[in-house]
Amino acid sequence: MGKITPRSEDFSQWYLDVLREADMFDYGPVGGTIIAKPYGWTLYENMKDALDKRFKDTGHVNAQFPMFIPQSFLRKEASHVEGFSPELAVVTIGGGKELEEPIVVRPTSETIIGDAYSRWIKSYRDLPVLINLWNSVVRWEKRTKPFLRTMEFYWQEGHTAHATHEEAWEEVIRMLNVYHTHGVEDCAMPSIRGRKSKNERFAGAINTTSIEAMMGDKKALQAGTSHDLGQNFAKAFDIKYLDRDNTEKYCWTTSWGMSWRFLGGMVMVHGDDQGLRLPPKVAPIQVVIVPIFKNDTEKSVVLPVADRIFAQIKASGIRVKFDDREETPGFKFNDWEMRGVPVRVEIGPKDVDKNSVALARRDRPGKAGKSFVSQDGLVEAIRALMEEIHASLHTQAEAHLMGNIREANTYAEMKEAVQDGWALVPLLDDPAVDAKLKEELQVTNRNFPLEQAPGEWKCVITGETVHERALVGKSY
RNA sequence: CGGGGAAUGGCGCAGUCUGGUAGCGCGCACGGUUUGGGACCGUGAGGCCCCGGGUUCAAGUCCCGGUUCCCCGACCA
Repeated sequence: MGKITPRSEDFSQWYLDVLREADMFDYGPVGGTIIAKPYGWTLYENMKDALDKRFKDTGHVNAQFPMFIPQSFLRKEASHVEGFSPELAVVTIGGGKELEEPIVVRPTSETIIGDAYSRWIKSYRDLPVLINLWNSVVRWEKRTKPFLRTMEFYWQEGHTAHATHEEAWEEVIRMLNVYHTHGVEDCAMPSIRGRKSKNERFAGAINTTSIEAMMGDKKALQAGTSHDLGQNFAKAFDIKYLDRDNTEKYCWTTSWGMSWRFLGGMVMVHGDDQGLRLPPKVAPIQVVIVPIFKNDTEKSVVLPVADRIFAQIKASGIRVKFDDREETPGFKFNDWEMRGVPVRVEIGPKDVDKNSVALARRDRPGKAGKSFVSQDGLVEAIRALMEEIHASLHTQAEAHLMGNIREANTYAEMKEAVQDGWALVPLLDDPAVDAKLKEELQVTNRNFPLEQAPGEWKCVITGETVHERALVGKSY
């Protein structure tokens, strides 16, 4: 069995070790690509299903668009093409012949969506259009890291069209909130909602919002984004509708996305030196049963009881696994802890005698997380424990996030704060300010939090009067 | 894309300086003893030593070119 580098020793190495030991991924043969192995993909699927339900609950429907986009489409929106050109994969040969027009492998779908919407939308009665895509996109990244930044990555991208800017902006915020809630309620992962600086905007957007999560090493991870595209794409692709007043108007569009990067974020937020710690709601295996016996006599006593308990838990809809491998119990305990299974049920001869089981909770590793409970009402006890684990993971992550944000009102205070966490600091929304932060402190403006106390401050870089503060820190 | 490190059985590594029959630990298979926190003994299987070229009687080892991964930086919804 391999070893996991301690988190405190080398966080990057720890992250890779955890992913490897949990059997979540392998490298692909082309640089920067990864294979999501069953355990990793199932985790992604569970996150996807939870998020998809939230999309449906807010009135969205799914569709699928081609991965091939005519190169000319990208050129229609000036800042969009400028932003994405350097990282495009382009197909120039098809069927053995040079193509007349190169085809781009989608880096994101705003353009091909814009083209379709221009044909689909005719009247104000057609609005709003609320479509989401689950797909993968390709960006030729120079520096990759499993799940956090890969050349091809799996994600969802929502694309909506609205009659008014007010409606579009409401949608932008609604979906940002969906991401935030998905993080908190499904993944026990807190984040800060905010508006990105002009410099950090999506190529082609008039406004970008994000949720920013804090990883175990206190670096920031942009975990989801929601964009107000204004009428930029509507004008570039001629997305118009005839309004009640019989005049043609351009639509207001939005787009929003969250990728499997969020999975990597979850690992980096919840994991510990033993390996993964998964939130019960998305864990591929929620409960594992480890039977314990010394000989055939004990085995014949233990197995029927363990089987019965397994059947009960399974019937309740909980994702449960029976570990009947021929390994020692100690090995299995460590193995499942590495894989982050939230709840472990141990059943041995003593438990059969006492009508009990040992319940071990992963959020408290080792013997500290063990307790003995009755076999009667076990399913209910497990449900309650999973709720508790979710809450405890969230509480720990929230304390880590909030405890490592420090208010700073001067450059010196900011410099001090970002050495070990984030700073909440008065900052002018100006690309020159962002550039200075990057150059001098190797930090970025993560976002201007939407929820913040009103006030008046002096920008710590320019000295100009500002009315909001920004979160600043090192990031992935 | 710049700087640094690395690539040897599934995983982690030694061997490279000084060329001469490919090694260790873990894992894997089989047998036995074990089993409530990573068991032990025995037997065995498994190698284009990253790829291509060169030097040499002889290359894992030396030379040239390339690829991939990791770390730092630039870039990056």
